[in-house]
Amino acid sequence: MNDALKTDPLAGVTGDRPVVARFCPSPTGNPHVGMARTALFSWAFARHHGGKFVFRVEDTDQSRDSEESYNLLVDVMRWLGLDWDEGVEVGGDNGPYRQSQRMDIYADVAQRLLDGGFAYKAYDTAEELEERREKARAEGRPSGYDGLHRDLTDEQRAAYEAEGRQPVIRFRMPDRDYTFDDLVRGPITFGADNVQDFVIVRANGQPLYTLTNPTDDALMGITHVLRGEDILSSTPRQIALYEAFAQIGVGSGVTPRFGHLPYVTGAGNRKLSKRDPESNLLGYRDDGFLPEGLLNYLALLGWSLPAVDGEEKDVFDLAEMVEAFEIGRVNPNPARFDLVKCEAINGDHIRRLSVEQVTERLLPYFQKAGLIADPATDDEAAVLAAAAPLVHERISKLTEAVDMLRFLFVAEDEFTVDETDAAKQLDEKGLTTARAAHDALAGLETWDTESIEAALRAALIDGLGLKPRLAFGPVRVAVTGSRISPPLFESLELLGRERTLARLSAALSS
RNA sequence: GCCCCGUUGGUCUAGCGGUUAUGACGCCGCCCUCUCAAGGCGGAGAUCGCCGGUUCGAAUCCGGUACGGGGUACCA
Repeated sequence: MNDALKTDPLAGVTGDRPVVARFCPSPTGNPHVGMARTALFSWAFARHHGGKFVFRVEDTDQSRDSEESYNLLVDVMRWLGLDWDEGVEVGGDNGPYRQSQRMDIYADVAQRLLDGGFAYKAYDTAEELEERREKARAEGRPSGYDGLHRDLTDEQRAAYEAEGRQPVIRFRMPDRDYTFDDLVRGPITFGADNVQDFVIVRANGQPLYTLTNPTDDALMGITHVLRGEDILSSTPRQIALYEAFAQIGVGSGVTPRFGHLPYVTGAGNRKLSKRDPESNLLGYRDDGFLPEGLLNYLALLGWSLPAVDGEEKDVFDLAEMVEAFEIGRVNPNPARFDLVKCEAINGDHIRRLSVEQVTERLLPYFQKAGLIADPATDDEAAVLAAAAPLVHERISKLTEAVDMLRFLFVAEDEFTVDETDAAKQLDEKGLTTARAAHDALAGLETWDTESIEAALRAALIDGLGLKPRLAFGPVRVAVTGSRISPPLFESLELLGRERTLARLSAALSS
């Protein structure tokens, strides 16, 4: 966290070229929140520096990747509003942007690394490797590849092939230490003894992430790599690969800067896994989170807006984040995802919306719940528009509005009253109150909020001598079905005289 | 085992050698009030993982150590 140790993020790599950052998930399973935060920080970094943002998909593992997951990824990026200048679906000069469509490129790069002596074929079997690994570990040595096949002669290779062994291709790590200046952590050094030769192409000819990721970053002109700390320890390998690329003419010859973002953890201290329901990004959309609310909360996990005049501000939108985002301010320590705070921040964002905007955002949730037709009728749209202000500041997720306003949209024969609430509020006294309310409202000439309030106050508070909370409780439960509801008089106006009186009558006769 | 990263109230976070250690979420109380929220006010809650060192002075700098996390794959 000592920024003095960290150099300018733009130093060394850009020159007069613009910043190019990227997000490159692999399409396995549901997109999760840690992924979204990585995307957000990379995106904000690119935008802050006026650079480009590339969205690439790393689908090189056929056994784990799926088309469905790919579609989800695109869908969620669009929902979040993290737009990309180059990448899947939108194209660009350095495509294609799905690694499964770039296999010929990797084969070519691997061959050139082989030809240049930067990589070699290794014929060890899995069993042999395992045995040597165990031994090294037992002796307290690092357990990576021991380099046994580093310098095989032609005869030795021929002999292995005669046995029918298929070689992997391994990258030859230069025998030296690697130090790089991490954008969020400062200088980090890996000793030569601890970074071994690694596989870049499988025995079956498929390239691995270890090759495809740096190859694409080099070819796509990526200047800044922001990613999870889980791959911090593979950074020296990638730097070595870049140095080889410079010599065989892959990419521009410049090594990007790296920044490793901390984990987002769940309960306990475990990294939030794809299987945790809390990590499912699209679940947040279904639950009624606003993309700007979720993103704001995610930004807070490891980053904060600098205080202005001693004032700290933690509710902000993407534009404000872009304006202020500095990678050097990102916290290197992991942060726990707190759903309750996420909801609170989301509520703040809902309240920032205009009534028109909330209404618009609410509509699909009512349609999904089957309360409003798709497309909405003029009448439904009008009721929703009139009701939205009643719940606007009462909800922290859009779906909460659906529950609060259900009584307005539900078909009359499907209207139900919460049993517990009815038991508490519609006892003998409550029914007396409800009857008085019914009679007062039945004779009302003008059906609007003011008249309704005046009539009920006159009948229940002045007439029956009740305290306000005792007076309105039974009416609320009978008419909205719950002890908790939007403001009562406004609700009754929207419900209309007929339905209001019918529900009060129903309560009296049950 | 070996390598790397991290450690400030329950959670997130400010802090960059001198502060009564910042703010947010949550929690408690009060105000407002037709319920629930929102809003306002106030409160509890941190000897800054631990031990040494440097310094007149350390949450801040240095060295150890403990604990947590990650890596150590023909996953990414």
